[in-house]
Amino acid sequence: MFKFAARKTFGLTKDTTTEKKIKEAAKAVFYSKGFEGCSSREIAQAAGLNVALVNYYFRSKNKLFQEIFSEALDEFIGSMVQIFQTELSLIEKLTIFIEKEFDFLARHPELPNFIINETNRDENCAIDESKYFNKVRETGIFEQMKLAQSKDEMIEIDIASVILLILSNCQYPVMSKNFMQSIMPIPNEQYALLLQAHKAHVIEMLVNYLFKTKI
Amino acid sequence: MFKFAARKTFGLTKDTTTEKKIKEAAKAVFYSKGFEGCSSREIAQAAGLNVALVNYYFRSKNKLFQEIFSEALDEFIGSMVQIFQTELSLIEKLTIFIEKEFDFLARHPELPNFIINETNRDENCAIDESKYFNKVRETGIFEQMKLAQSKDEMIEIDIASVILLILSNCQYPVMSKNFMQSIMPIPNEQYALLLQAHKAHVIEMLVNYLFKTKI
DNA sequence: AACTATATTAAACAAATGTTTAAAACACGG
DNA sequence: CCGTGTTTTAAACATTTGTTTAATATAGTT
Repeated sequence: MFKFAARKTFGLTKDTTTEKKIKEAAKAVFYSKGFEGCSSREIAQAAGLNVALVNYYFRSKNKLFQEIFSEALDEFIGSMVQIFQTELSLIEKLTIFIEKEFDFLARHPELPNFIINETNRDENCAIDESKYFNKVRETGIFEQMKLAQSKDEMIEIDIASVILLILSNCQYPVMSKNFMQSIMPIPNEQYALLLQAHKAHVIEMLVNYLFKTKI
Repeated sequence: MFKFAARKTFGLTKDTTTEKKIKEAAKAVFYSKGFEGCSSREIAQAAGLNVALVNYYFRSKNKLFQEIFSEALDEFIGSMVQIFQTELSLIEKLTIFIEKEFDFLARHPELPNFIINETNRDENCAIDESKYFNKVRETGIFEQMKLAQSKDEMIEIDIASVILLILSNCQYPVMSKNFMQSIMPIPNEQYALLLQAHKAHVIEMLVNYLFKTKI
């Protein structure tokens, strides 16, 4: 079928520096501009090499994107799972998760917008629904919540709603920075400070609302 | 300069049905696919006419987009202002705003993602920062909040944080529908129900957190 | 050094893009 | 019904796009 198959299909995938360079460049460009917002040539140029080479390693813009996107999702869900599977109490898990999420997003502010946005572009987002769901489920977080609810330590609320509450309050403030700055006069440094203060509000608000046993 | 100026530059802008058709089509296409995600021809086709005609009326894809985008923002801020400038108490304003916002977003679910996303694409978003800020400021909502805080009816919190809390919890659940559905098995009808229940949680959580005088 | 498999490049390709041209269709007052 | 201004169209234009080709460079093995 393919006279020139991509490099990956052959054996020994020694971690060429070139492949990494392309992936890093693609990641940066895709994150900030989205799939449709950039060209293959732009990625190649960002990596400091030829257009043909990116297709030589990744076969097509689509293939390359899917690899980047799926890794972004892995990273994203992974950080969630990592905390859920500890032996902490729900309140501690919630607090630590929000703390870490704010810090993580301060370093990768384009990520949530990238993921939400590309997920809405029905194409290319052939996500394995059950894969991530199972990963989260296996942490036992759902049982832990149900138990807390039955012991009347936590309010009656759909687990999906809890996830929504958490992600809403962690991600939206980062995603909407430019929008917020265009309707309110907030310089960049001040927005960073705002986010720090906001984090404390979010933690207190969510803990107080979800749990009946106040600390 | 222009041998063929756009129609609008001449006098009498009688509301041609054609111009409206183009705008409606452009709105639908831009909202769901974004500026970079669609072509001029796609818009023309959606309006059922020629490509040249959309440029005849709007000069360029960019010009057309900016008109759509700025109207979207007007609509968005307008609905906010409309509630702020009533004579209700803060708690009532907050409750009604969230109610209305959830209903509005149920009808226009693409809008928040569209606005956030295009605002992040630094180009084309030459928003008049002060214009919208003044509109909101003129409602007196800031003074009302400061007064409530001084009377110890409301917690000490930055006004920007309050706006963030509200928008986060109203918009993110709508924007992230596809993402949520790809990490949790939630069919469409169930997601609508989830949103209804979520709205009640958001109202109760925000009212309880922001205001000290419980109802 | 010659052979071979892999890496890299410049050039080409067809399709799609935003925009413009020039001509046709339309409306309508004289 | 002719003339004039507006609306609509098909076709062209120059660029850019994703992808492929074919040729060159770079190693590594015998």
